[in-house]
Amino acid sequence: MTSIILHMDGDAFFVACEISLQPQYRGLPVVTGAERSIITALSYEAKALGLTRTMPVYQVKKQFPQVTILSSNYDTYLIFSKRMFAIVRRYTDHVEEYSIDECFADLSHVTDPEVVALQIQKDIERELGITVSIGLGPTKVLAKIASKQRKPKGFTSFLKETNILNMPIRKVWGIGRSASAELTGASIITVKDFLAQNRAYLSKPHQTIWYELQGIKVLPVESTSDPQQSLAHTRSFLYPLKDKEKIWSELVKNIEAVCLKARKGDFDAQEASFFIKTKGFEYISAHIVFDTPLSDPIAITYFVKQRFDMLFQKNMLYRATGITLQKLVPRNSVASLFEIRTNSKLFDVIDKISHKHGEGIIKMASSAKQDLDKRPMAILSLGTVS
DNA sequence: TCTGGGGTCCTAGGACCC
DNA sequence: TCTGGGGTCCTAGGACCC
Repeated sequence: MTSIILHMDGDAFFVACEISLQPQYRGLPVVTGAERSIITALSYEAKALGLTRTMPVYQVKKQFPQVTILSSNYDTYLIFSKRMFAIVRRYTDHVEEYSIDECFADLSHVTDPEVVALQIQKDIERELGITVSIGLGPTKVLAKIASKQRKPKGFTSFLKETNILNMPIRKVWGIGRSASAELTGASIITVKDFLAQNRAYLSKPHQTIWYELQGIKVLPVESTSDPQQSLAHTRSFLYPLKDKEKIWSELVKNIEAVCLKARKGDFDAQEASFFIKTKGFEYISAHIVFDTPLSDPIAITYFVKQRFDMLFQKNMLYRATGITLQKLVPRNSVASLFEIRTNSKLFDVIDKISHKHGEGIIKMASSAKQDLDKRPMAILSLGTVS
């Protein structure tokens, strides 16, 4: 039997959640992203003005004073997200949460998938005050294209036929900048051109797409999710920096932030990578393997510092730093023998104090240097790890 | 789109082995 | 060993996504 896959995509999701909670903004040009200095989502009214995702906020303020700029509230969107997926699960257990506002669902065994799709749309709008667009198709790739055909509140079915042959291949899920440049070079512009290729000459991911575009299912709906593999925290500077102390301090802030995330999620990391990014977008990075899993910024800072000193170059302008924790394991899964050495208990206490008095009340001396004039806080000096 | 942040997966090629 | 063939494992970095 043929498979029937649904793809659901939130319409202007972040902004839609805000408007659901603050209806006075409905019908107005609204964007989110104030806290990140670039636009992360836009209402359709804002799109109509010509604004785009990733446009700098200062530019919006200057050129479009009529646009409301809100901060993103990721935790709030997560709640909407969970409720939205719960509604889809009323109709099937086979739901793959693909991102915060997208999912796939396998409706192969559902009696009337089109009716179900429309019902899901209706339920979500009535119960959550946001809208979604839905596509149906025999494969994930086709369902994903279908949901994008009409937006917002669109519904498109590719179960019986598609009309995608003249669509630019670069629009297809999985064909990115690099591949589309290469394909364009070979005069492969449309889906039709792509399908005319001999499959044997395509890379493996492209073969998958080649099949899926023709309704031959390769990609399964994965309704069980794997545990998280990595955690990152990266920040760009307000303007390029060359001062080593300042750049180091920014990196330490990122280390503290990513460690806090790890402890919140009850993770320790066995490995980490950090980078400093030059003004010219070059990544200078290093990878570190810990001999025991860590989520302690003092220990991690100690290891990163040595590599940072080796990598840092004078008279170079940098624009960002970041760190990714990798090979995550459940926290404290390793014998408590190591606890003293990794400051595990210390950070339990710090997390408790922070919870009571506000995050950031306790910082490491190296990341606090620039904030001394702001507000009183305890300063923790860089401890030694022996 | 002079360019933000957080993820996952794939693959070429080096290291090592028989 | 101036030098074959084949296999596995691992990693860095690229590519892609939202």
